[in-house]
Amino acid sequence: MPDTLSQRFAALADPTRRAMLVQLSRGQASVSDLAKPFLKEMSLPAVTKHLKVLEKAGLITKTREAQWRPCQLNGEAFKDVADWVDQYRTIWEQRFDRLDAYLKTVTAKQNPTGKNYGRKK
Amino acid sequence: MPDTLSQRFAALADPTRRAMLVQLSRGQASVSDLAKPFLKEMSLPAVTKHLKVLEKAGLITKTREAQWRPCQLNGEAFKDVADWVDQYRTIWEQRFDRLDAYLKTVTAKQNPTGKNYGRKK
DNA sequence: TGGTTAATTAACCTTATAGTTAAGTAGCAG
DNA sequence: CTGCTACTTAACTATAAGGTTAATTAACCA
Repeated sequence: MPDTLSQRFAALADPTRRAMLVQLSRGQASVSDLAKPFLKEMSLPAVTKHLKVLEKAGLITKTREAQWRPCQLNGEAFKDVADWVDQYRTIWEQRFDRLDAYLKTVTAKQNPTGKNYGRKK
Repeated sequence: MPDTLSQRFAALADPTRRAMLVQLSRGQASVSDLAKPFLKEMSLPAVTKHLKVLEKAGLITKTREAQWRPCQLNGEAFKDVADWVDQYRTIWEQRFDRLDAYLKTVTAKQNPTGKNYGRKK
């Protein structure tokens, strides 16, 4: 069950792949262009595999031009990810609300959160 | 070398864990609260493991209260992710620029991108 | 003290991921 | 046709991820 969003997050969970995306954000590049910074650390087939992961996740598009495979970013996929994360925007903008909640916590003695979890009574 | 951002993306790359985060966005919840929607599909230790992944990624914080382990979201971690993705905002807002680039492409005959990749001459 | 609830740890299994080397395909240039 | 450049595929290996069951810890309750 590899849903699209899971594939996208998984693809982003690798520093090599993220570095490739950074390079692509500066414009279209071929496989060997993208491989260049990594050929000391890994082989070309490894690079091919990383690009395949990015492609399957929809983050990049690979086209053909003679013997080259120019790659470019796919904006919509990034927007998908951004939209999901944005659901949590209120959470990270909530500092003061959370401080407020904390102050209530230290005031109350027992069961500070006011929740009773699974308690029977 | 699991850098923080990689850990965060990896933690988000699982629908069960994302569902847990959704629940936590509605407020603090204990491990068994979080487990409830999943106990038909998986065991409690599996839930514990998922929460450990979220915790190591810094996306949630687990505290202690008697025999319960209330969990809550950690806003900063989400902000980290959002900030990274936001680097690509221009890409997905670039529709018209890309249409423009495409129009140039269909006009030029040879080597449409104007790039020469690794070509010697 | 003994039992129940909440959660974790240990040991194990299966599959996926990230890498390797070696061989194969495809386009172009002499 | 030969050979170089660009890239992919195949086959294999090692480790990590996600799940299981069974046993363990820990806090509360009667």
